[in-house]
Amino acid sequence: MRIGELSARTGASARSLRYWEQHGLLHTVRQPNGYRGYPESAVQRVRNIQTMLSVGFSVEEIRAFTDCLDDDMRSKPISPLAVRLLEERLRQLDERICRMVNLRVRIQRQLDELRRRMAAEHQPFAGDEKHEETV
Amino acid sequence: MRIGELSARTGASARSLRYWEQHGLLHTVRQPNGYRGYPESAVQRVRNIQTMLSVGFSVEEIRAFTDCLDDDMRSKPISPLAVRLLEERLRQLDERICRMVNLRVRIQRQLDELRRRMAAEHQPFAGDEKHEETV
DNA sequence: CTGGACCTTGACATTAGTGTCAAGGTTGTA
DNA sequence: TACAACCTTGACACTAATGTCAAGGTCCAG
Repeated sequence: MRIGELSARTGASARSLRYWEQHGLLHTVRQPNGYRGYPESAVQRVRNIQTMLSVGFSVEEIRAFTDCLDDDMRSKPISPLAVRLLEERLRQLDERICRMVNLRVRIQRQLDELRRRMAAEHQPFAGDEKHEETV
Repeated sequence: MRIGELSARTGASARSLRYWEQHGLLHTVRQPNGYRGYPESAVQRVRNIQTMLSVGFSVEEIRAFTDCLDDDMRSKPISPLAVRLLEERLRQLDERICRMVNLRVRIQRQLDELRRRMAAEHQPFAGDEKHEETV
C-alpha cells in the first residue's frame, strides 16, 4: 500500500510516516516510480509506534523496539540473542509501568484519605475530635 | 529552602524548577530578598513531577494533577469536587497504564512464541511435550 | 570591605516531533 | 491531452523542555 492509504488507516500523518522511516522505525520498498510501498503489516506496526509515542517513548527509544513492533512473528529471527533482546524490552516496559503504578497508588491513597475524612465529617460523633466545620 | 538546595535534593536543575513554576506546577513564596522559598513538601512534589515527566506526561498534562502532587494531604480541600477530580486523575492514569500493559502483553506473547519455537528446534522429535525447561 | 557562593531575570540555543509549503514527477480518467 | 489526485524531496516554522550565558543583586566569611 502507499503512504496515503497507510496514513488514512492509522491516522498518522504522511509527514510522520516519512519521519519515522528516516529514523529507522519503519521501512519501505520503493516502487519503480519512486513511491513508498508498505506491507499490510505496517498498519499494526504504525499502531504500535503510536501507542509507544502516546505513553511517552521517544522515537529514539522506540527504535530499540524495532524487533517487537510487528505483531506478526513470521519474519523474526530465532536465536538466544533475540530472546535476550525481547526480555530486555520487557524489562524496560516493566520499569515504566512500575513507576506509573506507584504514582497511581499514591493518588489512590489520597482519594481514600479524602473519602475517609468526608465520611468522618458527616458522622462527627464517634470519638473523633476533629470537630465540626458545621456542615 | 532555596532553589539550590531543592535542586540538589531532587536532581532537577534550577532552570527546570523555574520553568515548572512558571507553568504552574510548583509555587514559591518569595523571601524579602527576592529569593524563592520552598516548603519541605516541595521535595516530594518535585519527585512526583519528575516521575510523571519520565513516564511521558507533558508539563501541561501534569498541571492538571496539581492537586495530587503533594503526598501530604494536610492542605487539601475536602469536597465532593475534590473527590471527583482525583477520580478523574486516576482514570487518566489507568488509561495510560492500560495502553502500556497491552503493549507489554503483545511483547510477552512474542517472547513466548519465540521460546516455543526455539524449544521445538532443539527437540524436533518428541510428541510436542513442551514442558521441562529442566530447571 | 571584598571575594565567592548563591540568587535574580532575560536572552539565545538546541532537540524532538510535527505542520506546512513549494516545485516537481506519476497516473488514471474524462 | 489535460486535469485531479496522488506521490517525491527539501525547506522553513513551531512547540516543549531544557541548557547556558550575561549582567546584576544578596550575603557570609575572612
